[in-house]
Amino acid sequence: MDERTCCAIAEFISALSNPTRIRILCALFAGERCVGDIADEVGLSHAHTSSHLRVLYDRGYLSRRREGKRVYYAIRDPRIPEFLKGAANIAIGDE
Amino acid sequence: MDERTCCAIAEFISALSNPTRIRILCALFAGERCVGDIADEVGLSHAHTSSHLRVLYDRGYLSRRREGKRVYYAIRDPRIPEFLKGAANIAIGDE
DNA sequence: TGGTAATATCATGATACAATAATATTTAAA
DNA sequence: TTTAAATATTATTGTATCATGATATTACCA
Repeated sequence: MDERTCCAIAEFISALSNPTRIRILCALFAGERCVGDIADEVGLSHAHTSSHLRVLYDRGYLSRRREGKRVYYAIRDPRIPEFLKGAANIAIGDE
Repeated sequence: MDERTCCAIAEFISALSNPTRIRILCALFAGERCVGDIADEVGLSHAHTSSHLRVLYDRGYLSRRREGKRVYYAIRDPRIPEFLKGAANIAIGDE
């Protein structure tokens, strides 16, 4: 793996390296969801939820769709849930 | 996934979320290696290499073996290379 | 066109991390 | 028992990130 690839991996992984963002992603495993619902499920303020969603959206990992007042976010790459489940196996197995 | 699991994932992933550490891990894909060799391959100072190795060792992802003056590090969990390759596919695919 | 709900942005303070350089430790060999 | 090689630690500095609260935007409805 060359340096470019390693940097790309690090950029991808660091978007997922925050427990709050992981919880947000988990809330999206079943499909698209609006900001308020995500915030309620994860137990965060709407502002905080929105800013984490922005990180994931800006890096291209989420799609966004407006419907009236609400904005629905969804995971764009179906490999991300798999990836997180794989990470969970390794992370938990080590404990 | 509950909060504990999400935190465990984040802790695991954040150990790998640095391009330098990823390069160090790549240098270990083929097997154990001493600090100086890793530093030379990755192009880092020995001190810097050593401190990154320590992060990975302290979190349990590397093993360590002394042989004379040299210390050999190796990846403990064979799923880590697979995991990084999976991350590479997702990270590169999005570009 | 106000008012309100939903979302987004901005400013801030606190914390954590990476890189560098300097120093310390460990080991082997002269 | 000095010396040098290999590795490790520490202190420092700069930068990035997270969480919070306050404010701004957007869209709908009365």
